Amino acid sequence: MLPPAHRLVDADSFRVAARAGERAGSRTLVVHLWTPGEGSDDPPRVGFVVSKAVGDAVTRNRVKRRLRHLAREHVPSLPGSAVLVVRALPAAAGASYDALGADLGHALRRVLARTTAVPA
RNA sequence: UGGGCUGGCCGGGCGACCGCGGCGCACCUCCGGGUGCGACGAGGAAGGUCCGGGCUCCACAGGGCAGGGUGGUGGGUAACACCCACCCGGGGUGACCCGCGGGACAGUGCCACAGAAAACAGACCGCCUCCCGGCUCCGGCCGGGCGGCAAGGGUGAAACGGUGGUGCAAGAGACCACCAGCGACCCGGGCGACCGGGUCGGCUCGGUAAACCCCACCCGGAGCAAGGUCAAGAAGUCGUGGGUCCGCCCGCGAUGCGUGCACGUUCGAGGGCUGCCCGCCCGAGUGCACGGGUAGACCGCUGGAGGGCGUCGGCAACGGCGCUCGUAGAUGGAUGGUCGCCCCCCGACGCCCCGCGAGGGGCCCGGGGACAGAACCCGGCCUACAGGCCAGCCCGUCCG
RNA sequence: GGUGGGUUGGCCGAGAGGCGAGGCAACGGACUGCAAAUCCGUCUACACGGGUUCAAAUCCCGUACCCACCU
Repeated sequence: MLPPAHRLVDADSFRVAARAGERAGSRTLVVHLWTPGEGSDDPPRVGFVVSKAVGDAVTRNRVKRRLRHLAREHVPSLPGSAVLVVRALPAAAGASYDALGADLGHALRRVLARTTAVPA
């Protein structure tokens, strides 16, 4: 599981990351990555959005838990103070743990490449 | 041995590693917290939110009307729309199952279409006596009229008791027998719903209250986002200047919610969470519309009408007593990931065993194991659900 | 978590126990040199499952889905 310090909790950060952050998607999920620049010394944080379209309560919880677990391995590779939002799509309900992991890694590599390549 | 009915129960098991949640203990701390160890950590429905209660606030929870609910009887319970037993009606060969199951002589309404007629009787076709006219093969036939009748026809969901007889011009509960149904009374049984039997009566009196309604009983309202404690007085809006990737950003000033309308400070607005009246209480600002904003910590927060065993009472639901167990409390919301062995189901290449055979069993391999995730807590109801276990009973078949 | 409301053709929407309006759209035809507009006609529905009633979109119970609200 993801340690508490790396969990994204407040609604404003979700909104900012989803609107202003870099975005990359796959069949099962979409990731938003936003780096606030200097002035913040928060650790990188990750949040999840799993809407009702994904499935019932059991399905949504399972997807969220798997994503939290998977996100653990990627935290060290995130830049400092980064805010990562992972939004699950309906296809995530039927995806295996390995497939979710592959999609997450792939999408994350793409946003990271774009963010570090343009160090505005 | 084949099929079926009912009740109760389980809802994969053992283990390893990495994580998550609150808790306990120890240590460290820059007092924000951190580290280590330990036991614990979703359900029978946690679900739908359809009922009932606890709890909290609204006055101490008041009165009347309105409104809502329940609806065979007797019990159980904190309470219920739930449960148990029984009664009545219906279904089944049977075990057993199903029923919102009070009242239609308190009153009102509705019953489309069809049909002569739809609720109180009435008469379209029709049947019969008599009279008049016409025809006649003298048997009658046709048309009209004064009356009598309701058996037969057809319509409909439903047509004013059924069958047989007496009777009559033809008929009719007009009368008779039996049957069905209604009412009154009596006897017996049962706490009761009701059941069994008998006598008499008038001969019968449609359905619908999940239509209004009447009767009996029950219900004050809101809901843990209830409610309480403590911090913070910010988020915002308007004006103005500047910047900009045209999304916004920065500085200064004003306000501390803003604007508009209405009513009002004891001659009292308004409020006290569905409406009206009364009563009581609070009361200086309030109501409405538009625009803006909806944020932090802690308490409530888990020990209860609780589970198990024994015993006694009771047909049972359930209750009394004794012993015993006590182990979820998150708040972007804790159970996930990986793996081993076993169990169950499915598939199939191959191999082995049993059998004359149809086929059965085993090993290896692959896939699968339902419905579904606590959010204040209980008691029910309803709905979803792979597979399986236990007990009792019914019907059929075979053998003895 | 809690509290209310809704579901009628492809779309919007009336209906309050016996016949389900109307409009837009679609299709066919008429008109036109071709279209538009107009006119005529056609098609398609009571969310699902039970119950009450002679009869249910309507009344009652359950299920599914959708929407709004809470400070």
